[in-house]
Amino acid sequence: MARHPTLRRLELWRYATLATVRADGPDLTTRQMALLLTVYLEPGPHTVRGLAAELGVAKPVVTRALDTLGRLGFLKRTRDAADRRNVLVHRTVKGAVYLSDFADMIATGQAMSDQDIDLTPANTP
Amino acid sequence: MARHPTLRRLELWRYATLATVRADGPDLTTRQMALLLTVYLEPGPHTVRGLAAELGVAKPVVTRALDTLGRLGFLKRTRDAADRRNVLVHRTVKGAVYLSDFADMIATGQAMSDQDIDLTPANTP
DNA sequence: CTTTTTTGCTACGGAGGCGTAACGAAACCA
DNA sequence: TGGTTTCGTTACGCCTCCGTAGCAAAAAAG
Repeated sequence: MARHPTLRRLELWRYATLATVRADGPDLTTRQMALLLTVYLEPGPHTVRGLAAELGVAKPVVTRALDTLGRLGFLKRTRDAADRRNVLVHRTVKGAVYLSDFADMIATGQAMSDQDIDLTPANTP
Repeated sequence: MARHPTLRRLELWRYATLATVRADGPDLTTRQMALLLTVYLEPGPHTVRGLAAELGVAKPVVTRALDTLGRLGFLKRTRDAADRRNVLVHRTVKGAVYLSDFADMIATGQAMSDQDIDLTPANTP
């Protein structure tokens, strides 16, 4: 069943998504996740304006996402000393740990979809 | 930069997520996506109760997700003729197309993270 | 200096999801 | 048959997100 590459990719996605849903951790929106990943994977410095352009969204969206991600401790804001209009977005240890754990879920999903394992939980009879 | 497998996986995720954010299609929540993928990838029949158990969420969550996904035309509900208490969830052509397109985004993300391509859009100077 | 531009934030009403509790319909059971 | 269980839905108040418009502070332009 996991032969076709399209199915394999969707099963990979399903596993990681399902793990997120089942876990009782914070449920990030798609935009928040895209923002978090961008800050961690793209070279900085990251500003609100730059992130808004990169995601293709309005600036208040970035501000609100930074509020939420900052409250979670996944990101940190700093004033730019050189140009005090700018806000610089920084990574945190907690955010790095979160993404590392998330990458592990993806890895497990890859392994699951390589083999053909049924994710259905043991239904209590 | 894309050497480490953890980074590769996160870059894969970032690409597909970013493509979803930039596109102006419907923005499904994580739960809705998990539900949609489950219906399309797991063998049926799918009931509300079964899906709620599989996702580890309350039943009203499934009902609401089915409302939204049904409104989008990605899923369809039917009464079970054998046991008329049950509601059976069915796939649709539109939903299959949506997921097929989504799988293509994942595939592109895989190619991107295999090479080491900068996703940063051409910033208008 | 004064004016203009840039940057990020706040304010606002609207829309949608959440968790809990309660409901009607259908099936089961004794 | 009448009572109980199961199933999916609805109802409620709460919270978060959204898009638009307008704001103060900082920098740049003149």
